[in-house]
Formats: sequence, C-alpha cells, structure tokens
Amino acid sequence: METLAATSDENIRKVVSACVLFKQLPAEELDGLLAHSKIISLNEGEYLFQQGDKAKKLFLLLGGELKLAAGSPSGQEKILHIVQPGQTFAEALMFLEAPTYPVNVMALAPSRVISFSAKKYKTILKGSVKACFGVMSSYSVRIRQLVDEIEVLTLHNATFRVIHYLLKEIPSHQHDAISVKLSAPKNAIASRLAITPETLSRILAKLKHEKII
Amino acid sequence: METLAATSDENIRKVVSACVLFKQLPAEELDGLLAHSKIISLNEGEYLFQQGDKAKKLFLLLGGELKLAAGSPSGQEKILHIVQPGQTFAEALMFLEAPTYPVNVMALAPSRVISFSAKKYKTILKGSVKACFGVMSSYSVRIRQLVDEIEVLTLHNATFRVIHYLLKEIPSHQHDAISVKLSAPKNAIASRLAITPETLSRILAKLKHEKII
DNA sequence: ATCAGGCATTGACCTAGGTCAAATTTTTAT
DNA sequence: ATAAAAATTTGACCTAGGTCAATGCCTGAT
Repeated sequence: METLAATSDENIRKVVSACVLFKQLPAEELDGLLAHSKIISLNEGEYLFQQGDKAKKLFLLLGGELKLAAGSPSGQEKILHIVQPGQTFAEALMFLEAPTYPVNVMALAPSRVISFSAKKYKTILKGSVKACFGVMSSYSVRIRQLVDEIEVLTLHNATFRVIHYLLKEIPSHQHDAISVKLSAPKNAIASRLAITPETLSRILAKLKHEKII
Repeated sequence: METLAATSDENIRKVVSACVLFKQLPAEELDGLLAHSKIISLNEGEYLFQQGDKAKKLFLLLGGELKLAAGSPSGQEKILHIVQPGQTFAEALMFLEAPTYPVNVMALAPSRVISFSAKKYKTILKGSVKACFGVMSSYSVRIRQLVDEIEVLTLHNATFRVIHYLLKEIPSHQHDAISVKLSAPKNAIASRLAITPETLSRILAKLKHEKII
C-alpha cells in the first residue's frame, strides 16, 4: 500500500532533501533540523491537528495521504488540498504573527508525517538566501494555485469544474486516454470541487452519456 | 481626490521604502531599483496589463485605486483584489518559471503606479536575507487571505458573505458603528463577493429591513 | 432647468445545484 | 460466502441566487 514509504533514517533524509524547502540547506543544518524533528504515524481518519490550533510546526508527508479541510459551523467541509507523499504543508504560516492553522488535517489512509519546528527552520533560513529562494518559489506556486482556484470556483459552473479536474488528472502523455483512474474517493473529489457527491455523480453520468469518457 | 499621492521624488522614495518588500533594502540597492523603475499614470478605466501578458514586473500603487480581476470567456469577471495606495501587486509571480499575469488590472480611479523589474529585484534579494524575510512574510499573509477567501466562498452563502464583508469594513473602534461608508462602488463589492449587483442590493435591503443597519 | 447616460433597486421568472430519502453497488469484516 | 457497513447512484423536490427587463435615481453636460 505504501508506495513512497520512507522507513529508514536513510530514506527519510533522502525524501526530506528532495523537497524544495530543504534541498538548499547545507548538510549540517539539515542534520540539526532532523534532530529536532518528530515522526508521527496516523491511522486513517485520525487528525494531525485541527483548525484553530496554534501553528508552531511545519510538516512533510512521508507516506500515505492527507486531506486539508476547513469546516463550517453547519458541519459541511471543504477540502482545500490533498497532500501526497513528499509534499510539505502548513509551511506558509511560519511568517505570521500568532499563527493558527486555518484548516484541519486528517489522514485519508494510514500515514507517516515528519514535523519540524517552524522557529528552528526560520533560524536556519536566516543563514541561507538560497533556502529563502526555495521558500519563496514554493509560496509563489501556492499563491498562483489559490488564485486559479478562486477563479475556477467563482467563474465556472460545476460541470466545467469537473471536466477541468478530469483533464488535470490525465498525465499529459496519452492525450486520447481511455480510462482515468480516479486517485481519490469520489466524495473527496466532490469536496475539492465544492459540490455535493450527488451532483458529481450526476455530472459524471451526464458526461458519460453525451460525451466521450 | 488623491489622498496618498506621491508626487515628488522625495515622496515616492518614502512610500516605496515604507513597503514590506522594500523597507529592508540598503539605501544604495533601493536607489538602483528606483533608477530602473518607471512611473505609469492611468486614467479611470485604463488597463495596466491584461490576463495572460508576460509578467516581468512588479508594481506598487502610489495613488488612486486599482482592481485586479479575472475574466471568464462568457464575459463575467471576478474581482480578486482591490489595491490601495502603498500596496504592491503582481509580486508573487516573480519566482515562477515563465510567469503570466493571472488577472487583469484596471484603474477604478485616476492612478499612478510605479513598476520595478522583477529580475533586478530578485538580484537584490540574493544579497539580503532580511529582504527575503519581508517577501516571505508578505507571501504568507497573502496565502492566508486566499485560503480564507476560498473558505468563505465555498462554505458560506451570499448573505453571510455580505455581513462578513461589512464587519470587516467597520474600523474596529466603534463596534456599535452607526453608518459604514462603502469604500467602493457597489458593483465592485458584489464582484468581490462573487454575487451579482442585484443580489447584493436585495441582501442589503433585507438586512436593512430585519436587522440593524 | 433639463436632458442623457449611468448606477441602483425592484419585480417576475428560471435554473443549477442542494437536500432528503430510497435503492443499489462496493467494501469490509466475520 | 455472507452479512453488515459504507459509498455511490438515482429520483423527487426545493431554494438560493442568477437572468432579463422595467423603473427610478443621480450626476454631470448643455
């Protein structure tokens, strides 16, 4: 089940240093950071943290799958992001004043996460412009994605959003793809697209009927 | 009409160096940047750039008011941000590969903008961790705002969004405020909230009727 | 003062997509 | 293999908010 599982210390180091936020760090700094890091295992359905908790750490997913979601008082929730192994998250809060997580994070599958002290990481950043550039790049990308998402959410209807999502799932080679394997449970996709599972089901049925799928 | 108008070179320097992105820069670097900057005047309704244009500059609004908006093929548009004097924009694209503006920028009032070369600015950044920290902080804030906006757009209905917006407009002192002066034309507010002007009008009427306003 | 061209409001109507509930399929556990 | 639980699909219905069109309201120009 675990594809990119980082089990040994050796592997962990490799995964961590492959990540934009860490790849520029000199070896000894990385060691210092790793020394203070903690590995957390989550079962499916378990929460890493909740919306509103004080944000003092940043995380990297080693294996499994996580969802970042915001909940409304009325019980609905919107998935903002699904984290894949090798990706960091909660790293954008580091520079805020008294940061609080804006989402809660739940494991969609048994997962392993490594957590770093935001403070420690910032200290290291002070010594490395290159590392700062890594952070700035990754923030830029995130901002772009968020702006695009707002655009799609507000300017396009549900059917368009579904098609848009499907197209992005096709791995670009084989443009005339026959079948797309949905990488996530349908209700998660629905939440990402800000529609109900029922609507998603109907849209897919409609597309299957009248278009190519 | 112009409140924060920066007319003289003296003033411009002050406005620029008051901004997070520039305040950490050593004087000579700032001079270098200013030497390569250009001041652009826009009449109401004029565009600074359009969605899709190559992004090679970053901007600071000196005076006036701008809207950043994305347009859909069907002619609708969604205002993503209204820029006030002293604020920078398009700065998040600097670190992307072959960046293209994701929005178009139009003046809502006669405006003056100063533009800087993104490349030049990045070069300066390489020499100053402090400046990098300014950039990272400002990106963080932006990311947080965007995440919050997605949350509000997807999890709350139009009425809630209007109330939410109105509350943010009240300047925090005088919590029992009598009258709020809308700082923008109604149709701009509607677009920011991703609703039609008609709906906004109805919601305001409804609130006026049954609640305090 | 008067008129024209925009905003803003109001009304009538409509539709995308939500809600609730039942039926079906898939998954998981025994 | 079989039962129980969960996820998905389908159907009937409803409502928030969009669309289109008419009307009133300013503001600035003649």
